[in-house]
Amino acid sequence: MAKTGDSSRAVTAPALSSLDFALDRASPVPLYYQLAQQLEAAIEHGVLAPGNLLGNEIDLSVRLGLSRPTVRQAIQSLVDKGLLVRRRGVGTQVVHSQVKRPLELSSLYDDLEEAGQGPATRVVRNEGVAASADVAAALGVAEGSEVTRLERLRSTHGQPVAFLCNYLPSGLLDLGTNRLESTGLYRMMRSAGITLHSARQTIGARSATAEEARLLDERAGSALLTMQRTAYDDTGRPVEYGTHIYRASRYAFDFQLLVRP
Amino acid sequence: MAKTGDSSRAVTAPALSSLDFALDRASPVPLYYQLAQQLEAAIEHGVLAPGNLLGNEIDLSVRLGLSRPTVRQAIQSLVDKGLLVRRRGVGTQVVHSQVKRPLELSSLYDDLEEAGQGPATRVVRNEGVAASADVAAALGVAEGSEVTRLERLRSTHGQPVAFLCNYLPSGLLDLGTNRLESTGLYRMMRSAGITLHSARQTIGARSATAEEARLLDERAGSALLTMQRTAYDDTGRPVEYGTHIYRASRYAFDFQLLVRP
DNA sequence: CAGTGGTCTAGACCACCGA
DNA sequence: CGGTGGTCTAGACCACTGT
Repeated sequence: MAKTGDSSRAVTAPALSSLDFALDRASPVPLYYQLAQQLEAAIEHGVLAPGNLLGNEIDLSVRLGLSRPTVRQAIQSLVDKGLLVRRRGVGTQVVHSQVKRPLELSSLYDDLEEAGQGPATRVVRNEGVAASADVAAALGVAEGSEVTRLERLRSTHGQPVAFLCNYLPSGLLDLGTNRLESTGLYRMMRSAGITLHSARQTIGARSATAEEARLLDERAGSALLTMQRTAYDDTGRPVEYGTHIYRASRYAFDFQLLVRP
Repeated sequence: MAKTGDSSRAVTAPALSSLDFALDRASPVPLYYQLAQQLEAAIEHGVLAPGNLLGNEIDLSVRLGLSRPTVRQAIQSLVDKGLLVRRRGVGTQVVHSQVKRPLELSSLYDDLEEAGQGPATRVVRNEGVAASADVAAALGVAEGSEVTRLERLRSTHGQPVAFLCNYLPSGLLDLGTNRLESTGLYRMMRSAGITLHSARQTIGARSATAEEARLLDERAGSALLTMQRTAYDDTGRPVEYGTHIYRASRYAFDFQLLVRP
């Protein structure tokens, strides 16, 4: 049955009172997080439909046997994710969303997480080099000091898609070529205890040079997507600088932006 | 051995004790927000240098005459912005960052906020049309229903930079062509009470057609950056769908990603 | 007006880190 | 071990929304 037909005034009260949330106080998982996950699941599965009101926080906290701040913390995390909207004097309701699925970032994941997953990646170069001026500036090291250069060619379905050139601080990671081809840079960093936190990206386009065209099996002069990125860990230290080129005919960046002013 | 965070040996205690934060309880601005702004300013001006510890939350709250949760809320907002890092058992320190300046998004702002600011924008078309299938899907309206189509040509220094084609739900905004050329779409939405919340973007590239080349004063076949975006307000309602093309020789997307897993 | 979220307080116990 | 942030509680008052 489905639906609140009127998109304007969907002030519907949910069947939330009948929803049973299973909170385990013995679990090491924080209560607010358990609640947030179960709320998110309810939204995901349509138990809470777009526009549904959540019911006030006081009642909710009483019903769940939690304090109001704890309930608020759970709700706030979903508001931050863009799944819920709060309005003073009105209530908290599920967002009117077409796109609740791809709420997570990002082309950072596209590239780092998927690296070596589905697509095949061939390591072309993996060596120590002296940092050039731009690399040194991006990684915050002295010009001429040693950094690791990594060049990879990524393909899907037997067709080249991108050429990735990355620079990493020397000694940051143990970059086994075999693992790189099967595991991906991102996972290797994560398992080395490096938590990625932010990245600065520039995305542009240009025509392929003859050499680039040869590498990527394109015609010279065809359009390429270019991306430069510096990635930082959770302490703000640069951990990776990369210059990537993509065949525009086979690749595009697709991501979600959250605006929080 | 990959050793992490040796460069963060700066366990220095800051001159924070001497920092005087001016909190105005009579102000309508929340206390946690006042504190966050002043902390951010201190980081910005280098009073708190990267790596500096902030001092524990309890002391801070006592010194400021605030409760700990309030102080935590202020700190958390800066952690979310990527300016601070918390570590259990260690403390809160200023991030080791090269890039604390451009922490905000995004190409959404690039385009919507700056529209009509520095660069000149000429409105080529501003009319109601019947929604095609892709537009209808993006805006969540019925195919064939009326939407507003807006075509603009943006230039800087007398040179065209981008051609922007946008679709908006009919009646959402009063789109005066004059205001559009001087004020920008984003500001017009904001002053109409629409709060942008998120956007889904696809960025790609391709070669310019003859027509596009003529519009943008490029040669046919030169590389173009393309962007499609659907923007949503804070209730999750689609408020704008756009197809933009940019001269790759004069424009690139530049933005910061925050990873929050 | 009554009801909502927004903010704030003053405590508490726990988990983790470094010495 | 002591100190830190992480979590949680049980209240309180205010600002805003709708009727």
